[in-house]
Amino acid sequence: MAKILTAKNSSKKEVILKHAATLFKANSYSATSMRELAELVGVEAPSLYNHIGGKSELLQTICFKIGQTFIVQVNQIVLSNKTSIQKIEAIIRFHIKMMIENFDEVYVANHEWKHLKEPYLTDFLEIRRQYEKTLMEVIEAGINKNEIKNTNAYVATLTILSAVRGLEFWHRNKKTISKQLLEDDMVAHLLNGIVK
Amino acid sequence: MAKILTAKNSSKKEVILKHAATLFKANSYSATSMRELAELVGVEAPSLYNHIGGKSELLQTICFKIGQTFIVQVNQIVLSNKTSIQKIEAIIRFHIKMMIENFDEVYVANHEWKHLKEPYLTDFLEIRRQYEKTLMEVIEAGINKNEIKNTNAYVATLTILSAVRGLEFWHRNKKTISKQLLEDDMVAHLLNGIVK
DNA sequence: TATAAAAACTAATAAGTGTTAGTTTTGTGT
DNA sequence: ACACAAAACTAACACTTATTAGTTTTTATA
Repeated sequence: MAKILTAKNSSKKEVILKHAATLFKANSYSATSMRELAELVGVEAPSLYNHIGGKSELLQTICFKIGQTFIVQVNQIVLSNKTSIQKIEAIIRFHIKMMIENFDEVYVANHEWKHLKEPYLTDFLEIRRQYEKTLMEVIEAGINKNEIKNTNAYVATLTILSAVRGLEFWHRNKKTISKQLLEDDMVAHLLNGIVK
Repeated sequence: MAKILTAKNSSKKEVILKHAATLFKANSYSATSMRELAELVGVEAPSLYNHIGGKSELLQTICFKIGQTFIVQVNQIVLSNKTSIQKIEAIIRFHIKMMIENFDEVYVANHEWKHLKEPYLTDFLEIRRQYEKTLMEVIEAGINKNEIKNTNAYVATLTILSAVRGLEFWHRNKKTISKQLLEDDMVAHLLNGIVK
């Protein structure tokens, strides 16, 4: 019995997590009540506690799952034998892909992390810091290898990460602008600028 | 008596607004209680209501004050006789200036607007839409005048606005990177790219 | 100093919060 | 069909929320 029930259990947990991400994004973490979440899941609020530890655990799970995904993927890109420019391009495209395929979760990790409790808050910020550092080192390497202009690597990191984060706004205009156009134009803009 | 007291009243209201912006940014709107705010102001919670209409009014005031400031300034830039590129540069620099001089309020307007009540929510989104449209028209004009590469104007708008919005992260590293370096590098990046 | 308004206070309210306890229903393996 | 665990339910708790009512203190003018 154990095996099937465990599978069932974790599947229900995933359903709860998915709906939690939806609500945390739509209304923010603090303004989302367990009763709201329960209604969306189709259950009474106390029943949720048969599957999860509590509200804050939901936020932790969402944030760290996304954080891990980004860390793993960016490390893989960094260790590949691409040029610095190609690495940056790959990272930008990966961000766009994540933003499209896991919008709610990425949004929550980007916007609601500050409601994480200690020690998770500190851990999350450290992961983010590490991530930024990794991208910055790619840019620095590119500058040293003369692939990239001699600019401040931190500002370039900030600019790129902020720009791709802003893809959340694109969801409002999904219909009029294709993923491919968005991806190609944003990569071109961040790498080569817009001045003719 | 009326005049002086009115002046005093509005001054106290501004103190409350400033502290509200601080807390709304630090803890988010929903997670900020009127008791917390009162403590920061140095008063008991019910006393706040001698000066303000309620919690939601605080958010409205902050969001629309910032919205108005952006609309007015960007219109002034658009109507000036600058090239399209110069206009975009001026807009980017204005965003950076606002981010530095009114950080809390800009942050709140950017992140907490979704807790506005109707009809303020709809009004705010319309203002933002108008603002984006204005910037997009500048870019389109630049493309038509052959100053700007033939890229998708909406994606370029999105990229620029997202990048400057991300300046909030710069506040963590204020000490190591000067405002001037930040401004010049980001403008250069968004206009001319980083590829050598 | 007397007066009157402004702004502080205390007390209270109704509603909503996450979560626990205890019980009943559901569903699966033997 | 029986047994047992998983997961639903109801009821409740302890707490916090924004806000109102009513009262007292403070402040500034005349």
